[in-house]
Amino acid sequence: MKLLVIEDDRATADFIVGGLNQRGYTVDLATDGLDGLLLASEDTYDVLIVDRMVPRLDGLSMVKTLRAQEIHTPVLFLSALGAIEDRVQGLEGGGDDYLVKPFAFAELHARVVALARRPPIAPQVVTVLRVRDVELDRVRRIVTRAGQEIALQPTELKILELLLERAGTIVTRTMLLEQIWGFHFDPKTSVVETHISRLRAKIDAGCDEGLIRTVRGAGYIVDETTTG
Amino acid sequence: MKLLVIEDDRATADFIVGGLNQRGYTVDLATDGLDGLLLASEDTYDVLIVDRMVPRLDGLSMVKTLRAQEIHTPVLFLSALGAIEDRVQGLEGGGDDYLVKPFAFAELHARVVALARRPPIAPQVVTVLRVRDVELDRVRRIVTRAGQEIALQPTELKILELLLERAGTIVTRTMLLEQIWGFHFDPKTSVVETHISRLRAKIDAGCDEGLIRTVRGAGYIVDETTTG
DNA sequence: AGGCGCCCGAAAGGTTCTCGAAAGCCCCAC
DNA sequence: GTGGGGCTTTCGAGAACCTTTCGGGCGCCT
Repeated sequence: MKLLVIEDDRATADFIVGGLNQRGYTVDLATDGLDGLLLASEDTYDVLIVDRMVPRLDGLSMVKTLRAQEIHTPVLFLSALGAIEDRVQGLEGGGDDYLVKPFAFAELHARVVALARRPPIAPQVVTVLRVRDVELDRVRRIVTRAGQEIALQPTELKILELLLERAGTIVTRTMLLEQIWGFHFDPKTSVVETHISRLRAKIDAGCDEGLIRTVRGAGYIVDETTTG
Repeated sequence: MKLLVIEDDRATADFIVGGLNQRGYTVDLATDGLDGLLLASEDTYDVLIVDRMVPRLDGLSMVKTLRAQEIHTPVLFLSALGAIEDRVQGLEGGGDDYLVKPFAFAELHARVVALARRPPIAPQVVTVLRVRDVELDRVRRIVTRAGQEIALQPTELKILELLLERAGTIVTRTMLLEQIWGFHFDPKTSVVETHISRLRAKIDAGCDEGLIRTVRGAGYIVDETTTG
């Protein structure tokens, strides 16, 4: 699950992004409306969390522009304005929910979850991913292979999660850079390979067959059945 | 679809009941908390719309009483209070959503629809939490491990309570800050770590295995079974 | 009122963990 | 055989976390 937060106030942004990170989401942050618009235009986010009042381009206009581009990512508006007019306007503008500052994180999270599981894409919340003899518990953040627990670092776990979600299909290096690191460009380094390497070392230890197969020039894939 | 509105202000009640009637709902109205409680106790409603401030029995207490009767009809709280504490309390009290007055009817309607299709969750009230060899008596405020009583500070006990309630799932630092301290921002200090440290020192004294596992970048977790 | 002790949170210092850059090797494709 | 992409390891910086200490605030007892 990938989210975009558009918020200029540092403290609020830290609070939101920190809390969501702790919950395991990949979160991008934009500190003004234009940056936010550019990022959201990629159409790769599950939910946008948008402050109504941000520099350069206000949140409502941003979302309107986005809708004009046929991008219908659900939006959760944030605002210090409690007046009714603002709330209605926000919703009419194509937004999907509204939260008035200050708010409890639990409340924000509940709204985000509600928004995220709406059509067109209905990403069913699966708590345990199972492929071959590998299990990944998304809630407890624990990975086992053949019943044996394997300790993974946060980044490694995210990579594995993505690979298992897309098991049977190729996950490109670009997808990894976007989903895991939030890079929208090629950093020209071997970050991806580094982590894939470490992940393999841990997950394949004591196994005959590697879990992650490299597809030259494309990316990586986890086959659903063993080739053996 | 059958709804119950508990609202003492005549104008607001008319507004809500009228609007819902027009949309084809069957709507009952109670003008104070006691009446509302009696009606809701029948357990025949799909959603309750409850004003926080009503005569005879306030909305929050009413819902708590209802929950104690094992009635888990979803609740939409209404309140003129925009203060965050009120919102949080409302949600913790078993309510399912919150709307601040004044509001647009469309907004209320959307929330009601959302609540109505939510599968009923029945969180039963547990007075003694038991995980592995640890017991926490919520009423007597006593903790034992392996039958041995352990003296804890109030704050430490609250933390443990939260961890045990959510045993098997991660409790994030943000959750702790909100639930224990009521912080809705990141205090950027090590309060959490400090208390976790003190709690561990007491609860793990003389034990082979630590009770509380830290999940880097996320928070803490109490596993339901020992990994040994 | 005054003294005492407990509890909490701030602060400081130490430790462990994590990540990404860099460098060199390997291996596949041509 | 050669070039380029992929793999692996190492290492340093920084983050995250742990622990202890200290002082203020509060309640309780005298």
